[in-house]
Amino acid sequence: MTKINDETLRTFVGYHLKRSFNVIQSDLIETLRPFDLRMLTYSALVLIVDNPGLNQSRLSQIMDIERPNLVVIIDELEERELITRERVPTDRRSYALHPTEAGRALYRETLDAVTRHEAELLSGIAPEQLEQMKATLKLIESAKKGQA
Amino acid sequence: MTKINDETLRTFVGYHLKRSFNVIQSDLIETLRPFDLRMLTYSALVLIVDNPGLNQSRLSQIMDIERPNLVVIIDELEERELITRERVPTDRRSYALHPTEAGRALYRETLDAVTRHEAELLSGIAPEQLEQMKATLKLIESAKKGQA
DNA sequence: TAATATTGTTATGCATAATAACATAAATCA
DNA sequence: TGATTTATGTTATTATGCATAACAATATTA
Repeated sequence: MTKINDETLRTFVGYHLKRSFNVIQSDLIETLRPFDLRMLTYSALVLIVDNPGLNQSRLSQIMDIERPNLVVIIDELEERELITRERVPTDRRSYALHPTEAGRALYRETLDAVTRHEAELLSGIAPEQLEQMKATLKLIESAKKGQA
Repeated sequence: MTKINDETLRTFVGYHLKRSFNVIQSDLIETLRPFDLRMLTYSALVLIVDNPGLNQSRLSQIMDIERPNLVVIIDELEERELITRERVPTDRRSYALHPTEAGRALYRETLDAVTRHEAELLSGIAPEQLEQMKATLKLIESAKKGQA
């Protein structure tokens, strides 16, 4: 079984990012499965609990997805009565998103589970090394084109 | 315009990975567009040029995708005459994948373009910092469950 | 007031990814 | 050897993620 050479792709930061993200993503999907949440529904729930009252437009911005794609996510969370859409009197186009008590409870449960799973997955790596990496990743984030 | 709080998600390495990968991915998609390549067709082409003769099973393993999903990718590269599928006499189930001269030429062109684009995107970050990050990302990769 | 912009929505398409089922061929084993 | 199991490539199907166009209702602006 000859070993495959991926040294060319290894010169790219993006290749490393993709492969390592795959590992974390697989773990996260498994962690969220018992709660019947996907990555995006989970992210949305967390952001709504932490920012009660925000609207869909703002949420789609921070989540880096297009508004149309957020609609179905919000639909699902609302259907499951984890959040509510409330008309804003001062701007009747938009909805203020609020978590329900069930939403806050699920938030607490899942936050605990996700935190523990990621910590376990990365337990072999020094915390300072991870913090250093997060800082570098933030730099990459802010290298985004079309934003000063 | 109140700033949205994503501090909870910021505690997760996965969140940082996802967001920074999005930035690099957008850039890569734009870079590859003129060559009519997608990320997966590009990765496959590079790996075939660098590992001539490998079969689809091995390639799907290194690319971390399922064999069925590789089929259409190989179909496309073959259709465009960038690679060939050649029957292996010693194992008539599998195909040996080889680049054509056109495939090698496109490889050179795109490698140059992709390298320059990523370098430009990340030009504000110290090279040593990026190398350090790659090392950490490799550790995360090897933390994958179900592999000793 | 008229023109423009924003919010949420529907519809649609493309890309990525996972699974089941299958034909062909190879390897194993009894 | 022959029977069973395994590996390779394939088709079909499905779910998910992500982008764009078009639109109604409402706000903003000129």
